[in-house]
Amino acid sequence: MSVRHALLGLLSEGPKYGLQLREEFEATTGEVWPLNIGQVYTTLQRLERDGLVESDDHGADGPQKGFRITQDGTEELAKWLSTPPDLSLPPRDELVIKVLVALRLPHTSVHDVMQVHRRYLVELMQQWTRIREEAQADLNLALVIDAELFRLDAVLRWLDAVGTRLKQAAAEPPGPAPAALPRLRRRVGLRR
Amino acid sequence: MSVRHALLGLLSEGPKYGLQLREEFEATTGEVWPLNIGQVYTTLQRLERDGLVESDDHGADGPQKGFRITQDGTEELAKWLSTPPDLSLPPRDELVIKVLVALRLPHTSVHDVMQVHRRYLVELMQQWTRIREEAQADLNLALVIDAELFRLDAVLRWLDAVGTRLKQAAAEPPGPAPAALPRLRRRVGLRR
DNA sequence: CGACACATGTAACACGTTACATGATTTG
DNA sequence: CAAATCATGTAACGTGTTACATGTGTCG
Repeated sequence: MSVRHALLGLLSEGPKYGLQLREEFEATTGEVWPLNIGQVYTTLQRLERDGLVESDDHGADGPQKGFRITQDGTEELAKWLSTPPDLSLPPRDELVIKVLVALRLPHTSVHDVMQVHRRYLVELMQQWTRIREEAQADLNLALVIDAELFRLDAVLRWLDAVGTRLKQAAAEPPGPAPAALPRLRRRVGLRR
Repeated sequence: MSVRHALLGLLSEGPKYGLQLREEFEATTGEVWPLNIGQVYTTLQRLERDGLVESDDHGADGPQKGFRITQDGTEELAKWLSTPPDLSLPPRDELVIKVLVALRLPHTSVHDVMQVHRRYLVELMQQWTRIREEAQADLNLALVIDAELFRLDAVLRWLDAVGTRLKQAAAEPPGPAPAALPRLRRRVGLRR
């Protein structure tokens, strides 16, 4: 839902048209996150359908089709900004799934999988760090790269933690077996 | 693409059917990541269409429809395990977008937005920590929660970093203006 | 004019979710 | 038998991607 609301946010500054929205979106995200132009138009259609946005049905002046945010749109935007998304069931993480699957399969080497990914992550972090240094002037870019670097760093730390846990598990006796817990459905409830 | 390959991984242990795959997927992810059963069937259809999996077209014995992994499927699985995903353009992050949009809009308070999210993140981390303590026995669950806690921690750190950067930017003179950089398309290239 | 950039769209597909429909098997 | 559970599917929708089609305006 980020694109939808981001467009709403940009439109809250004043009327804009499709390509312009894409330009401004990419500009405010340091041009790290490209935005598909097709998605802009379909998203605008849905926003209009939902009454969060109005268009000036090709107001004769030029090919551009302007969009205005509505009252409902303004309210929706404010709600989005002030309400954290529901993270009570966390998003599936591809690397985590990979490692868990590899752990299940006796013939595959979890360490190899982890090694390859670790190396890749370190290289990526170096590249992002370099880009950030080369353009200290751009605040937005710095913020986006910060986020990505923290994220990658967290993945690296997790890989380390996996190594530790595996060593622990190997050291201990086979353990009393996971005991087939009573299939409790885990969910983190939290009023937002 | 995680579900697709995860199912492939489970099938590499031997033939299985739909509901069973869902059970085992949820079991290996500590039951933190529920898996929609409808998605299991459509994914199996696509896997079969792509020749990564074969079915025993309702082998008469009971309602269950067994699936076997093929040679192509085995190779695809090995490739998936040993190849890091393309992160050279990082995934869009909803909170980052929120903050960047809020920064653009003069009438909204970035600090409020950050405050609300920060509080929510701290509470979530406490809940996950509690759950992890209550079930130290379950290795898979611990690993999944580890990943989520590292991820949430990274978000918190990013929020702190934003605060720091904003203070810096406010302290400095308006700056030489972002200078409308020559619209360079950023992309991190990295042989995988 | 012809090429190029600007601008708007549509089609097809992948993946994910929710909801509903339909059988088969077990069990009270 | 009736109800619950197991098991497989389908339909509709949202979001995102790639690719293609179609106009319009400008400029060499």
